Amino acid sequence: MAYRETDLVRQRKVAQKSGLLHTAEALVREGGFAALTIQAVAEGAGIGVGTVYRYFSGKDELATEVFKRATSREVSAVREALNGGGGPAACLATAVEVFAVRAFAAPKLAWALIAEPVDPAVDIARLQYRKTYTALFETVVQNGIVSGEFAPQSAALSAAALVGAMAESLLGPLDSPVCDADTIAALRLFCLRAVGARC
Amino acid sequence: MAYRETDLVRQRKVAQKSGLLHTAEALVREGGFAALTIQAVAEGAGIGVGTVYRYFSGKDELATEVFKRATSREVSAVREALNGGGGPAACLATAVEVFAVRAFAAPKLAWALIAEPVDPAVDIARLQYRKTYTALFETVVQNGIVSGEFAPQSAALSAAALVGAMAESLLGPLDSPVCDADTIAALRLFCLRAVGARC
DNA sequence: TAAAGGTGTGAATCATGGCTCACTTGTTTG
DNA sequence: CAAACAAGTGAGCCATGATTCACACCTTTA
Repeated sequence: MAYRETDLVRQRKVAQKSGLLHTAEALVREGGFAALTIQAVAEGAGIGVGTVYRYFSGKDELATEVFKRATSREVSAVREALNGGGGPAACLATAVEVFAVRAFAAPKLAWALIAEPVDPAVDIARLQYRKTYTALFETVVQNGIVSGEFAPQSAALSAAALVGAMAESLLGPLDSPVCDADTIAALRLFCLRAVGARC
Repeated sequence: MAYRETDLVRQRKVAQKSGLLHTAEALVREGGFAALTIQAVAEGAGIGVGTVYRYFSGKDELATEVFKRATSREVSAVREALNGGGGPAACLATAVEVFAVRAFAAPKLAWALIAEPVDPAVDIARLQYRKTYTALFETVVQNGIVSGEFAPQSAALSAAALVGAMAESLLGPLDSPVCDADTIAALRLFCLRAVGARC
């Protein structure tokens, strides 16, 4: 017997994988998932193409992981806003604000996560992430209905519609990299009216 | 001199091109734009691959034309609803209904037009078509604001948000090919509340 | 019918980008 | 150090599907 993986090696591997994900996300942040090629990741990380395959089974896995990482950060931020203090209306307003501000802060990434044409594997992850968002909003809408702050409605459908409204209405404004306060305010009002929040 | 295109030939060419578009749309209706290959179109029309290129400069042109044709039918239907009798609220309600019912009638096509990952060329057309939809809704929202039937708001943003809400909230339900009346009713109410229509 | 000017054809070519694999280069331990 | 075992490498392979093109076959007119 002569070789066994040590902690040092293990750490190095973790760091390498993490670095690859970082490089990959930078590419997506810059040019969307279209810019995410194994070649580019390898070059960006200063390693050979084959090495990438030591850490990811294939492009799908890499792309999906990048998507999930970036997405879960966004979801967490929105979740935090929705669970923050105040009633359903206040929470919803804050969540919309957080979603929009973060999107404006990284417009290309937001576009990549929301609307860019991507591989089916990533699209499946996107479906999942939309479901997650919808579930978050569904809870708030439900709370609002119960408390009487919101109108009676199908919480599930309204939640999906809110997610769609937020995404679609930002796609245009995201083209100009300026964080547009008016747009955000208008979107907040739209969402609040949509759930029948007491003015 | 010995040859000049006659009407007969011209007619034949028009018919051939129209037939190719028909075949192509059938493929999209069946399996989305992913199923739209030059090979498949040629086979479906019973002609050679090369012949397709006598009628379209390339795949992009063919795909874009299929998209535009299908889309303009949908837009027309919605436009008609929006220009129908009644006040802004009634028009908006009808338009939402028309959009949703038509989507449920051809779910795969609706998905292809709304959300399927497609070639950039088609995506550009999609952007245009979303703008067109948004413009249609913007007019109604504006009318409603002026007439006092709707709340004061940014008509442009609300219109985009409405389009997003309609698209996103249907994507899930479209999976099951049943025209779901409850879903449509809930969506109608959501949209009316969103623009602040008088209950 | 001959000449002119199409249209139809599909095997072959190209372009793209993921992926492999025979090999080199570490790393660990006795 | 030598043996044992991974990790690193990147030129070339491969799959997919669009596109071409040299040639055969129609249509029209003088």
